[in-house]
Amino acid sequence: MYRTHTCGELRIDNVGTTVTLSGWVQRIRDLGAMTFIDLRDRYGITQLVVDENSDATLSKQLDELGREFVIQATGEVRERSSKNKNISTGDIEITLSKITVLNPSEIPPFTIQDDTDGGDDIRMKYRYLDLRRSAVRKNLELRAKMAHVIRTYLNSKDFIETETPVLIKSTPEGARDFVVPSRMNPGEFYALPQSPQQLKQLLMVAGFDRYYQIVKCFRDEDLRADRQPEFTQIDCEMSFVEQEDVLNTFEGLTRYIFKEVKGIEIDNFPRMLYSDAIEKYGSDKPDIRFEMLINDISSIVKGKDFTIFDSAEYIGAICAKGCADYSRKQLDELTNWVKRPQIGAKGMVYVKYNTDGSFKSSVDKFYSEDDLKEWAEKLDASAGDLILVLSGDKAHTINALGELRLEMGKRLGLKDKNIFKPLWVVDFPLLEWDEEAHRFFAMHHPFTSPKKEDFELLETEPGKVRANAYDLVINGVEIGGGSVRIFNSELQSKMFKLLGFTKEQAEAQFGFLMNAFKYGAPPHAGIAFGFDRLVSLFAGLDSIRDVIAFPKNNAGRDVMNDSPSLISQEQLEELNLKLDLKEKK
RNA sequence: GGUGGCGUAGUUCAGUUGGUUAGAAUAUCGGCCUGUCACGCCGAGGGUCGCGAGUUCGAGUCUCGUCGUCACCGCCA
Repeated sequence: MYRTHTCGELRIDNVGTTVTLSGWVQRIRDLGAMTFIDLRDRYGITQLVVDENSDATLSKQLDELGREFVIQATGEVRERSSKNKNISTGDIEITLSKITVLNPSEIPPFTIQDDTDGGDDIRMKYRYLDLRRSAVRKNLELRAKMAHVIRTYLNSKDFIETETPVLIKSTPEGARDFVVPSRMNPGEFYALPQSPQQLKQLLMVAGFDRYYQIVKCFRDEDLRADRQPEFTQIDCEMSFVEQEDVLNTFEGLTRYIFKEVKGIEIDNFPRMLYSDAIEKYGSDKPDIRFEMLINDISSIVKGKDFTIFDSAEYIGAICAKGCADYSRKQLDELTNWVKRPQIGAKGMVYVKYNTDGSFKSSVDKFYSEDDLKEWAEKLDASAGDLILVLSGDKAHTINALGELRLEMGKRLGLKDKNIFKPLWVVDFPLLEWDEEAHRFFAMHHPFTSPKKEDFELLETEPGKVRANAYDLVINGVEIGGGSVRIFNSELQSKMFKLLGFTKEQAEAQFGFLMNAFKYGAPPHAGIAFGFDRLVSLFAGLDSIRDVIAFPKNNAGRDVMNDSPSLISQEQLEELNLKLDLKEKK
């Protein structure tokens, strides 16, 4: 038997008993005649002691010990004479009678403790050592707990957890597919699912009624802090439901997770129209922890000979509370911030509403105090506030204002990670025009149903058609999205036509789905949550890497096992593949 | 595909205007130490300044290229 207890469970009540623990040597403190060892496992740390009363051979054994050795230690539990209130086992220690090295360790490349000295690179290369640190382990424990809570809720609501295949058919819409060559079918490829979308719809045709799956999905696109090439979704679909049923069910799930995992009760989630989200927040994933709404001030600023505004399609502003004392230097820095290529504003106009009630702006030459006062009223600004104005074409300017709003929210400390403000964004556009491809693309996916009242626009102004599509957004993070699906093969054909598919193409790509719809498809709708994002949000982290056991780096590489990697000529031949790599410069 | 930051001891970093032998902390090793828990004290070892080219009497420092890494834009139904 390797252990009678874990390193996290012994308490004062255990004093006097003889126990055996196994774990890793966290640290050795040699005080000369006595030595302390911190023994660690995933449950905690227990202090071991060897003093002058101990066996002489024991002291000798201690000389051989080093950090991260795996040892088995037997001894008697006793009360500490000086206690440590910072750890749960701090009242007791083990007087060693026997120690066995189960496995020695080389000196680790970074120190394995909460305040590690290791940077990201080296911790990723030795991720298995990084995972020994409680800070990292706790993120994965949180993930496991959340998955458990989610299953409990969905099971209680009669959802059937169903696995769908990972080797599926490649589809042209959406993200790039990861593909897998088939040895038995030379020249042909499977794709890894970007989401089990069509499969779960087929489960609805099969009458499964309520399906869910916590499932890996794959997209061969560039990475970000919140995007990995393989990630996990809570994928769901329901039959005989309308949009409202889906929103209520998954609002219920989200609230249940908050309650069970964080002990937080959250009010009903507000609903916001997509068009309002864009107009007021400059984003389809608004962070509603703070206001600072975007205001269209085009109508009141034009006609004063300020040509930049007069020639702009759109002039918008936000009001930063209490920032009128910003220095010239701070304003210049902010101006440079919005002019960076990532934001792309041409410039920025500011208006200081000084605490004494006067105004000072960068456009005093064109606007009187009364003019500026009108701006302030429009923005609901008070003395002491700072108004920031951007202008240009509408789409870009609103987007830039949205970014500026988030930046100011950050600078003003309005993005409290302990506050959670979920909302539903609804009525997304059905289609998106792509200038390069010169055709419409489905904004969500091609199976999303248009709103009934917009049916007629499908023929006349497809770009204006709204969809029965919705997103769950929490603190400016897109947590999930879904839609009411098309379940009528005629309407589905119409959609494919609108997206520029010929009948033959649609048949080749999605024929199995359209065929299934001929045999009694029930009305259905669904949603998928980004599980990694949800966990990182709960953990207060900005990167989903921290809640994934073995994540990939910026370039999609796993630096621990150095993949992806070349495969042998034999493997290539078996797969009937010939590489024709473009020469690297 | 693009923009920006970073790359110096095992690790995290400092390194002034381009100038003598590249430093600190931590880790490691050795010595001392009976209540530590970030133990303390004394000492030692440890460097291809990512790589390559260039400018210069002289480059960790400047220039160009390249590789790695991070953040972002494009991309992500």
